[in-house]
Amino acid sequence: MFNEQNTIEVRDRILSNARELFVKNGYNGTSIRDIATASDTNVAMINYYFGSKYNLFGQIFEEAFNFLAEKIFLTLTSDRPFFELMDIWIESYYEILSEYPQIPNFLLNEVNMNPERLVQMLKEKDPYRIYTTIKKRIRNEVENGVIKETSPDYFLLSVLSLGVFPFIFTNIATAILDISQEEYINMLQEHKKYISEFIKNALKP
Amino acid sequence: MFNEQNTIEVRDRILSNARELFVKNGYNGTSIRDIATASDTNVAMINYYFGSKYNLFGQIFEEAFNFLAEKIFLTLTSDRPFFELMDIWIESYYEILSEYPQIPNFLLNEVNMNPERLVQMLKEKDPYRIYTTIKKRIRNEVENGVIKETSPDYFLLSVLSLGVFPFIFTNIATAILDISQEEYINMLQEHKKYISEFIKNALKP
DNA sequence: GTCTATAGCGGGATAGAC
DNA sequence: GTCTATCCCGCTATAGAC
Repeated sequence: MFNEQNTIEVRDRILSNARELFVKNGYNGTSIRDIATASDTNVAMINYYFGSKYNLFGQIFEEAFNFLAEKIFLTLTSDRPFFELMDIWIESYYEILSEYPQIPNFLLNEVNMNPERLVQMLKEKDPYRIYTTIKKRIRNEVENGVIKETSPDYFLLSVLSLGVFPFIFTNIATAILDISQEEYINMLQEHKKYISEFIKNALKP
Repeated sequence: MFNEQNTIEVRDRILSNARELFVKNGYNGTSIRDIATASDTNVAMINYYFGSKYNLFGQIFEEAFNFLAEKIFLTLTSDRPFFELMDIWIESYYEILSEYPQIPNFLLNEVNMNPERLVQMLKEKDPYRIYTTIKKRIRNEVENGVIKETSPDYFLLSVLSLGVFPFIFTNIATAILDISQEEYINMLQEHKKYISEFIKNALKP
């Protein structure tokens, strides 16, 4: 009772420091000792609150995934005009990923390690409904002459590529161009407009 | 003298098994014990020939990087017609990455772990010369009216995105679509043609 | 609810016999 | 050159004192 406030505080402190470390160094690159030290507590507490390192990670992973997925899923099923929808889609990536540029690498890394976890989480979110919705939408737009004949699957993969890859590429790009991460993210603000145009031109009937 | 043949054989056996394991499981996911077992030898031999796990990994990383970079660099500086050059560029990714779909993830993972290594390797290859060449080429094509006004940097990043991301996405895509890796790679053969068209349409004056 | 102390495992590296 | 045996380290997890 008296301790409750403090208890929650410790748990949250672990959670937020673990998030930071996992995102920065990945699962294998982060030890629970690191997390304990950063949270100003000890290994036993982490296992007390979360059962295991794997479990703690699971919570943070899910959080990151939902954060990215939610907005995208919402956008893709809205009934705005098609090209506007494309813009908002791209815009969404930049809004989210500009603030958390580590997310794609984080997700990709850990999905490669443990694909089953993602499948499980996707199943819960029923992404097939959304997938079907946007595919139908594309087919409609083709029929109405808004965009040229195109394969929905390949089109979706292309937009995903253009929207996400620049962020995955951050570390390499900043190393090659010898610029700071901030400068690169700023550059991407312009790139965003570029790919919106790029996609529109590619699809104009 | 008598052993030389055999010596080289052991060394090569370690190298090729290590490559396979590193590519499949990453640096942290691979122990020198795993490598020793797979190579039908022992840990002491690995340290005898390569000094350390880190050193062994370094050799393999450099090999993978050169393999991918060589062909791309060659393509980008050839004097073929522009759209043909784009096709060959995309084609190159698919040729190489269809056979070794793990390379992008492998590179990205390890670049995130140790950016300095990549910078060092890039410096040795003088990519700025190639970067300058292709940028000049794009500007020329714009002037000659072959393609519409476009930013070379953003254009290069877009083509890179379209060419590489589908391979990075392999594990997630196969998990979501519930198909085998082979089926997905086959799908990408069609996607390749799609993005060639996509790029051409986006750049048509 | 908190923390110390330690068990138990798997990692990389190496000394030294052959 | 080869291999066994072993060192030493850092990790996760947990038992048990407070």
